[in-house]
Amino acid sequence: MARLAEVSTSTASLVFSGKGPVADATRTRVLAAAESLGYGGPDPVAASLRTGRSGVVAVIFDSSIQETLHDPYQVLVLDGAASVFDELGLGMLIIGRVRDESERALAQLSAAPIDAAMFFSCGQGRRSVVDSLAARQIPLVGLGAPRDPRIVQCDIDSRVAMRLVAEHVAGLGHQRVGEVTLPDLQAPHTAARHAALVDVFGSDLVTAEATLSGVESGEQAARALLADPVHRPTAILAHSDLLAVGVMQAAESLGLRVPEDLSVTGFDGVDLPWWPTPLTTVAQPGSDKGARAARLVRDGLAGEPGRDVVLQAHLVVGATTAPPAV
Amino acid sequence: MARLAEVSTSTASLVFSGKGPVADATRTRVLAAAESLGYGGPDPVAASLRTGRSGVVAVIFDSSIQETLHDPYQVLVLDGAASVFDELGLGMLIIGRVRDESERALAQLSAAPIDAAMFFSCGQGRRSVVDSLAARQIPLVGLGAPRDPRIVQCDIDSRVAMRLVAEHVAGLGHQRVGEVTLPDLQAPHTAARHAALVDVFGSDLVTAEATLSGVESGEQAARALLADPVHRPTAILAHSDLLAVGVMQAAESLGLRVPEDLSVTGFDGVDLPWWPTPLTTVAQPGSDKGARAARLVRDGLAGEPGRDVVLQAHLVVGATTAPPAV
DNA sequence: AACACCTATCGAATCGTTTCGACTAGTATG
DNA sequence: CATACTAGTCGAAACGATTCGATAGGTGTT
Repeated sequence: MARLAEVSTSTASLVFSGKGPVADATRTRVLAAAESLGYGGPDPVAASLRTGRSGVVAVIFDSSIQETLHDPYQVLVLDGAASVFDELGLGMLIIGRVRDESERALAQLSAAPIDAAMFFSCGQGRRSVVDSLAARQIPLVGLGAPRDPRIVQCDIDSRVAMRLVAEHVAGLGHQRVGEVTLPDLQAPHTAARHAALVDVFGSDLVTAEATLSGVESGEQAARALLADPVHRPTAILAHSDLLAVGVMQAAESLGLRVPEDLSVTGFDGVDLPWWPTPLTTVAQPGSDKGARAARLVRDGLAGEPGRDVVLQAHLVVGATTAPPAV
Repeated sequence: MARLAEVSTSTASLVFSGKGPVADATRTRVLAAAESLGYGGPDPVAASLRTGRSGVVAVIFDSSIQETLHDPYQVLVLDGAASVFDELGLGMLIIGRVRDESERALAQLSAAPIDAAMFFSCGQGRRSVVDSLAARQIPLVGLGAPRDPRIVQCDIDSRVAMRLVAEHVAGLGHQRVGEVTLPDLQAPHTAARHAALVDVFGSDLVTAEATLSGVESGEQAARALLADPVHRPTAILAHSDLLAVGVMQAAESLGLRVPEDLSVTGFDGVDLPWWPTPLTTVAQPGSDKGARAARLVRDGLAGEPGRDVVLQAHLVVGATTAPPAV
């Protein structure tokens, strides 16, 4: 108690929190004492214990930082959330690799001083993580996953969104189409996007699952789809813009022109300043999604129930789709 | 005290921490009681108060998440750090926009339950942030900035590294060269890289400062350098790979071929799977840098002094540099 | 002059752990 | 059989704040 120097701890607390009425003379005296004692303000941990709030929100990734944040879309969403958390004075505690090393991640999660948790980039994942968090009685918000009654969600309707681009491609006359999905077919958004394609193309759809979410993985998956020159699809719909770039690279290396020989579409609508061709894609409001999710956290913290939020996505027609060659 | 149900709090603590000797029967009983009471393990905040450790490290950015993590190099470094923190069971609390909204960021920093802080992507920044952190007597680690006696650093020698590529370009015969720097000429690494170029090219160097760290900013800065067809530089050295891509885009839009009409170099040595041409650049060990910095944090936490770490960078010659046209 | 009211300050309880030292039974050792 | 040791359990003292209610003066009203 650095504060015994001058006055009671209660008064010192009042000085630092700026709550109660304090005489100017006293305030000055306390501040001076703190200064001379090298006291740097109230201990946040002790304050948290008393107030029951730590000002920290867990942000949970299924995989590594590298894998997750390689994608500009994820960075955009995270930034949207960060802006709001910033305003609210909440910090973001990054918890990664929840899928892999679940023991460690689980232990870390239970030991983390948090007021709420946001499932940032997750699949259905391990039930135990959700259970452990739910046991703490804190607000839980997800960006579409994992699906759980205890988690409030903020997401687009992936099935409807994917349908937009699927119908655009179908409308151009494509019938044999390929699909490059993100890793984890079980993940709700992947499953929904896949379902939309099945809705539109039925059994003419060929699916390849990317091993990771990067450009290279998209290229690799596309090669598999394009390997057989005879049954080659005339269009490939990727589950993300990054994967779509990979698809276009695969096409190029096989001597296929986009869109003349192969139509390619993405998903997310992110800015790709280094890519020359405007991509046909489905734009979803990334920054807004993060921000809205963060506000759901705020509401949860305020004790308000909070209903799921469904955002709108829209089709962006670029220069990577065209009618199939005859 | 959910634990009054069965035994003393001390014994319950022993059960959950797994430290002291506990009879199997007792353990079972305590666990059962916890289960039935919906008790999800010890409160992390209270535990932190007692032990003096929160298991959280602040990771500080000067600017926004979006601005910082747009660059794959930063993501790589962050991932390197995250892997080590993960192993150590430490969480990362992201604190952004320290430069802009310093009031808010400062308040947030003082109220954050942290055991150490890492200046992740910072310039010299505001003194008050460092002071406030230093007052808490916690280990402070930086990735080259801000320079301060209280901060242990882990970085390459930017001046030496930039000199590698500068000498490569000079060796090819270039004399009129341009430079595209990262934002903030005051930042130590920017200043050092600039100094290296002055060392090599003297007053033949023309400098343009990018407004942000993205591709577009590189393009914009390069346009300024290439505007005058008469005194046009024959080579442009960018302070990051992303900026270099922007420079190449500017060149292309002006009808200049790389490397025939213009040599371009980058800095960082990051993987650009979407870019067709291998870039001449200086590769620095990004992941390792993050990891080593995280280990410095660990050492600091263990009470060991910790000396600055200097990593090595090396020249990577790609296909974007050639002798100047005559 | 009695009363109410507001300002400034303080005491004490509380938040939920961890940890140290003490205590009790058993069990092994001499 | 006395002594020493071990395993298992518990009580109580921190950790460092916030906050409620009490108290003591000072000021204003009637």
